[in-house]
Amino acid sequence: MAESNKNERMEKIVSLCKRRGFVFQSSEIYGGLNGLWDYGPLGIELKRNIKNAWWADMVTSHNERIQPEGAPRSFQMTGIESSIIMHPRVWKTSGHYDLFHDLMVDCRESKRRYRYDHIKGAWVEHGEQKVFVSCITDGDAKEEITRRALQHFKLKAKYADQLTWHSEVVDLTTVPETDQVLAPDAKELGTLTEPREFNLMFETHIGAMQSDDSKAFLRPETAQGMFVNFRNVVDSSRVKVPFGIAQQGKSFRNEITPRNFTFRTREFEQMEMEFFCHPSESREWYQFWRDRRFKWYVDLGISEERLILRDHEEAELAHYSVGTADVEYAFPFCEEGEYGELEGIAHRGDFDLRSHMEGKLVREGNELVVETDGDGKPKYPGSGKDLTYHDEEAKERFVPHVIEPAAGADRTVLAFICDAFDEEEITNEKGKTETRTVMRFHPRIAPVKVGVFPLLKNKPELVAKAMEVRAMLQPYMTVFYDETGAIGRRYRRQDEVGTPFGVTIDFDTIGENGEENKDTVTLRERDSMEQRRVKIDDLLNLLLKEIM
RNA sequence: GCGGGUGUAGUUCAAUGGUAGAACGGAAGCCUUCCAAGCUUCAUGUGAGGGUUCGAUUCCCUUCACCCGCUCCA
Repeated sequence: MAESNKNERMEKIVSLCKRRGFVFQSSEIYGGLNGLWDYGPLGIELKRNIKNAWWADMVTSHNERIQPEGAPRSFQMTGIESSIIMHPRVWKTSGHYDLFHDLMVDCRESKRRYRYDHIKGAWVEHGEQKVFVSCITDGDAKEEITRRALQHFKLKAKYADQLTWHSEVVDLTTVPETDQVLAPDAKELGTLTEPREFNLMFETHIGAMQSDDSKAFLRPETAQGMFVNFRNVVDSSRVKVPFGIAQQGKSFRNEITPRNFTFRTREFEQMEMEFFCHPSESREWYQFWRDRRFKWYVDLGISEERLILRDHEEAELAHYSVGTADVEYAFPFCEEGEYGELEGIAHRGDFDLRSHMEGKLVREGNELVVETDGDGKPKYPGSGKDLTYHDEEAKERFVPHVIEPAAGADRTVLAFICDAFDEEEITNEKGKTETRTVMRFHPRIAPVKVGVFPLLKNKPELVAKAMEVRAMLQPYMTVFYDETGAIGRRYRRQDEVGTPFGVTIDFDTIGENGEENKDTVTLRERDSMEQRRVKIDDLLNLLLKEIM
């Protein structure tokens, strides 16, 4: 039951998005394209409002002289926009090239797919047969292999000592032929395919002639644009550490399984910020951004009971990270108690700047060291440029540490859409219950701020006055003018797209019922459906206060 | 990428081997003094390609997309 309700709600949301012009399938008239979506007229307004709210919060409305609550000190904020195609070495040095090129093997029997380097196993012999028994457990591999080997040789558990082990637990990558391999979920031997390459980065070529030398990648994240421009920003904009560089823009990942509407897509927009600070203050800054980013969603009206701030377990942390927290939302397509990630706030240490100086880094014990090839040279050398920061007051030179809040813009849009969607049971005058669909967007992100309606369209005085009001408001906000259908119908239309306010011009407005209410209008509020009379002269200020 | 399911109007759904319907929505008009009112008129569809057939939206094949489960998810 919960299952069908869960899907039903998501289906209604998807249907509304299509019907009212929030989200369309990409290239729909040609049958659509997997994992790609377009924003419609209302969708783009919503998305732009959300992006603008983020940009304002991060960059334009930041005051570098004021120390925000919870911040170790005051700080500066800047923005950039870097290119989508960057030097291919950026991705080798950053680790994405290796990370996003996975070798995968399929099991013909279990129909499962595994990362080639995730499968472990051991050569085990019994009778005349020697088999590579594999598994993908996180726990005790030896125990799991013993269990599966016993099963394979049809032995009872007490005869474990009859197994002859010919190797320690090793990676499947050490096994040249797979015909004597017992796949992790198979009963037969030799069911694994040859390893095949999966490339999560979109490839393209620079220049009209294609060759291996011309190969380039569409960025899988915007973050590297900030790291490689760190020096430029420091040199050009008089910023001092601590400061942040923000960027919004498209990224591309060739996901194996795009799923869940616009939640996981192959082309997506990110809102990322790299905050550079002194290593000694980095933990405090991490806490600050972690809490501040969570609050941003709440301030924009997302329901707090569906939003969580989840700290990663140590084992879950990326190899360079000292701490990471996710802002996650309980989407309708999530199982009970599960959430979808909107944003990750990561303490990245000096990993990124050091990588771009020295070369691709790997963890060795507790140290990050430059990964080397067979000859002891860096596998992927860095730029060799000095990306340290010199603090003139403290007379100190250091590699800044980085705090990175990285949000998915499209996921955030989807979360706000899902959160705003509401079906309200109301009883009309005839005592009949009907359903009112309302998108309860926060006024600041609502695609349309106000609807302007003449009560009747066949009364020229009403229409003329309504056009006046519209013209007055339009320079300051998105206004939707509508004169067709009964007034109630027009209200409901706007409810469904989340317009927070409706303004109706009636006979009082044009002075037909005396001077007292002349030049006043009805202001109708979306959520409560309450109406009050306000002076046209007060309207703009009143609305601006609500939508800013 | 595997398995299962689904593709009919903008949306939600009917129907059919022989001219594809409804409701809601949309447009136009009349009417209408504040919460999807009424009346009249109109527009719009079988995901794509191929096959079988006199004739295919229906049967078959391929493909594409969406949903569910696996897998994947820096």
